[in-house]
Amino acid sequence: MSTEDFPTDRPAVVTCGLPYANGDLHIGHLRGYIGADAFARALETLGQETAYVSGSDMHGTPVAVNAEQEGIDPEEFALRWHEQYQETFPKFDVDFDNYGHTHDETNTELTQEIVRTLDEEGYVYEDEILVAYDPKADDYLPDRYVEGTCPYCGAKARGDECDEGCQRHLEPGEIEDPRSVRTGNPAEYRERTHKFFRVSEFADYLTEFLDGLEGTSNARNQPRQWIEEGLQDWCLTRDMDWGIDYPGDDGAAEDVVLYVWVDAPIEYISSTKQYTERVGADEYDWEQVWTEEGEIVHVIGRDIIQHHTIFWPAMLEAADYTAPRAVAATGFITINGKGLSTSRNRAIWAREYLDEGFHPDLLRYYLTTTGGFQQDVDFSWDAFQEKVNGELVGTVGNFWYRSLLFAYRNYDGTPDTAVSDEVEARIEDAIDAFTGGVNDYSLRDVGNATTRLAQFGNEYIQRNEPWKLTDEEPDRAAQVIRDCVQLAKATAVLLSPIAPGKAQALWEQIGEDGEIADAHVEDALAAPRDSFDKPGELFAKIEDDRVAELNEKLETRIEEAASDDETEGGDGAPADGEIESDDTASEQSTNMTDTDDLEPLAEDRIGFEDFQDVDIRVGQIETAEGIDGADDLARLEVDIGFETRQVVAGIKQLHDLDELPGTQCILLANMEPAELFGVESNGMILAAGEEADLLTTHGDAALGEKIK
RNA sequence: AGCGGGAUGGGAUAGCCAGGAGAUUCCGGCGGGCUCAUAACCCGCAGAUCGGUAGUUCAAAUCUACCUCCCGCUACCA
Repeated sequence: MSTEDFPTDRPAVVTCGLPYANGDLHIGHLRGYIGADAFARALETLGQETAYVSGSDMHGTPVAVNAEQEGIDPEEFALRWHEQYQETFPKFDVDFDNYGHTHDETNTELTQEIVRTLDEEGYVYEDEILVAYDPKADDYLPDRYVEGTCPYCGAKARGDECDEGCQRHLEPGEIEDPRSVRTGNPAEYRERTHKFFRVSEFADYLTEFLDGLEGTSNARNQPRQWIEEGLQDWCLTRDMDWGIDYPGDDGAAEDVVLYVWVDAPIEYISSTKQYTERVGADEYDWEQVWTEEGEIVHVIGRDIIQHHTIFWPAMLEAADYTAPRAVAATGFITINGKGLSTSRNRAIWAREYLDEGFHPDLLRYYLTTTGGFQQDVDFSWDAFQEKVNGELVGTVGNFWYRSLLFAYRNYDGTPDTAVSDEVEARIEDAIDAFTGGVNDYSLRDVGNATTRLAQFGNEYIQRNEPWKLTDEEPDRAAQVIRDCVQLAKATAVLLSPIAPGKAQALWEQIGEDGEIADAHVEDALAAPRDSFDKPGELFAKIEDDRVAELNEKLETRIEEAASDDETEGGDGAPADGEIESDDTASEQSTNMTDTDDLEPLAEDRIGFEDFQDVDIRVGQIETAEGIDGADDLARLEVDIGFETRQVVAGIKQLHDLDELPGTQCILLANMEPAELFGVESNGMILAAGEEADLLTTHGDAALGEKIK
């Protein structure tokens, strides 16, 4: 690790969080893989020796559980996803120098070697812990095989983390009221011997490590709090058989494997090693990077900061490997302002994007330059269109095309004169901005450096009006166009990390040989070829009706997923494949009407008898008071003629409780009693919508009168 | 309520971490220009208490405290 600016003379390795071999890739995943890819390419453009590696994460209970449900071997299950990922990445120009997986031989061996080192160095101890066990099925239940209640916040939680509540990582045995995910049986705890890593000993080291860590601020700040709260030792093993065996025979028993988060990050090293094995240590030396000096940059999602800033650096330090230089944690992606949800099919799937026929560079540009790296970024087809049409088509593409076309028509290529000082200086500024962006881990800055340069190009050509000069002042015209060709070349070089395909196309248009991916920033200033062929337009506008169509497809799909959810009892599986778009498109499809926000009307009709089962009465609120600790809930006493009922209602925020007593209300009287926040509720007050607009009577209905 | 992220001209965003002239860029609006270019591009304008309050400071969008509101996930949707 060093703090010297990029490029340094040490090799760098860029990684992205390992895709978990358990489902389809969507735009949220892509943000990380594309971001890391663009960052790695940008480093190379700066002249930094760089490897970009990753691999599929094959182990862990979700893979085992899902494989079991499909009745196939976990390895087969995970490999299937692994292969699909490998096919998908190139389609987005995500170009790994090596892409392995955690179950391969390299990773298995290296993981065992590293764990053995931890053990030998005295960082591992054994302890007896309680493990959930399903007595009926004679089955131990690690991690997500068990679910129950979070001991910290009381939310429903999975065995290894409180995914729906406080997001805490849970150690085995912590979860309360455990039940088996497989059988639903209540689980009991049994004593088992497991291996623990003394993470707690690394508090000081980690504090210092974080002080020097580059990347995004969230990756530095969050772990500091965890350290202050006190680090717990980390359980390295699990009672299951899908995973990597704990090294050695003495072993902590049969049926124990390493926790998936032990071998997963080690894949970063393994994958680098495989790269060296393929190209030779002369070309790229994994040992130098990982055991001597190298610039290690981890690009991850912000949900796995803990693993990369606590467990992982502690392991590296304990096993005497190089510490990461940077951890850059991306924010999440939202779709049309709402959270991406795979179970509700509110997502843009990788395959879907490709099926729509869009060039990968458009998405690459959007994802890397919209919002900061650690910011959550919203995706909408409208914003996508705006970004593409405005910046890629209008600014960059237009500048490229008008410059080159003019040059081709009048000079058969580049005019024979030197670049002007002004333009040269402007390109140098852009290179500085590009370099600064890389060093700040800001791809947006990197992208903007290019767009602004193209913007300058448009302004420059406009200001100098070469079309007026060709006859009267041929020398000046030649100068201007010479400058523009240089600017086109420079923008292509600087844009190549983000839009490698389009940059390559421009590279070819101006007659350059080889790959623009091999170009360095200095090539932005190198003289262009004397002649080139007639250029073409590299970016096409996205038309409005196309966007309308895409919006509609998305909406339709989300609705279908929602109704599937209701009718099928909510298995939550995303509808796969393409959804037929409805031809009854109306102009309203792009504008959300008010009813779009409402719950759809129920399809199923009920009989009068069903309605008879519902006993709704007129009541009057006698008293109303807030419930301690609850935000919206109020405890009400409601007089319904026959008796006064205690009811809990979520209306506190919307109503002044002092004004409620005396108000008539409508009460569903034969609701099953329920307990909320320790308060029994004996009925349900009717109210409309999110605002909890209270229903009442407007005539002289008596208390206890039935609603019919 | 918990965790996380926000609150900047009509909309979307930058700047804040390393405080210093009332503030970026994009879209939209208005006016103008140009015609090489994909109705593209260029120029000008439109006037916003940088969420609120109180501090620190010679100086705060930028630091501190408190508050309000918004978004995501989750929750208490009876």
